Amino acid sequence: MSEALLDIAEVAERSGLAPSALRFYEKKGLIAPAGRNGLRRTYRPDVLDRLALVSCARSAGFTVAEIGRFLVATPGDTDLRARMAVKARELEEDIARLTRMRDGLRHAATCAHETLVECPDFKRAFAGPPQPVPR
Amino acid sequence: MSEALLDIAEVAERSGLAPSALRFYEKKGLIAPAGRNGLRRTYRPDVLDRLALVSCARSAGFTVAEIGRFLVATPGDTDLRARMAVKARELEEDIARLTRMRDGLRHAATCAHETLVECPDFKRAFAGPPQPVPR
DNA sequence: CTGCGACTTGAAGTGCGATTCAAGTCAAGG
DNA sequence: CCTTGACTTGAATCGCACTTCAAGTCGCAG
Repeated sequence: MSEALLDIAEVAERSGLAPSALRFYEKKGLIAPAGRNGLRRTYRPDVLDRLALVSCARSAGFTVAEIGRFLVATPGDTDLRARMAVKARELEEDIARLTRMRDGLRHAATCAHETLVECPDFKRAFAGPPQPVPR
Repeated sequence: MSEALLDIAEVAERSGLAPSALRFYEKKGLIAPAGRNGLRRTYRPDVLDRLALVSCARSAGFTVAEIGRFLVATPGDTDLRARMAVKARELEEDIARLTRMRDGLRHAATCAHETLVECPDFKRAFAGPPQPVPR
């Protein structure tokens, strides 16, 4: 009846992450096993929620270190909340850029210029404000 | 009067990229100098457009190798056009994810749960489809 | 001609996010 | 008890996008 715990292989499979990645995240403080079964890490099922969050944040461009900081955030941490607001604004810009990029690509898939660089429509999609290329 | 050409330092400054990055891009086939002044590369001004395009694409998550392929695309390259369409679709997903992330962050900046992971609103923002985390 | 300083080169180094590897440990089954 | 096979570990390696470095080369002012 105490089979509430998942072992690492199960978590890996369900989360879509490699076991090595789980150990990597653990080292970085993003997750922690509930205990061990012999040498094997065992996790509470809610680690899956956490991992979904991590994956999403990763794919949104956050570093593992940043995510670690977010995960320990408390309501009193105004400093971190400010950083989050900043991040939200950055995401806003990213979204705008990606949207332009998507439109440009869509057009490129059908336009008839010799090379993309010669296509004025395509160029327009990218001649935005001089971005310093963060990432 | 033939001062239409910019030298590498000028291009670096105007594009916001390091000279080393320009040389790197050259090695990867993304840009080419118009000529040399002694050892110094000189560029036609339109290299700046190209670099803006490169920077934008980079920040949209394309690898330098991909960008190189896009830049030499011709209308007949249906294969590449298909890849572009695929990319456009991927961007669509990225945009959706980033949008959720942004909303989650905005909420997080003001909600009052002990840790973010405990905030149901925040969780909801990320409990999307099990993303395999490309990037 | 000489020296300065800004460029040139290829090779090595950096940071991030993992993955891969060799060697070790464990529980369970024969 | 001994094998099997899935896990464990830390260390090494990888890929990407650059940056940094040592050593060399150039144009030009003096």
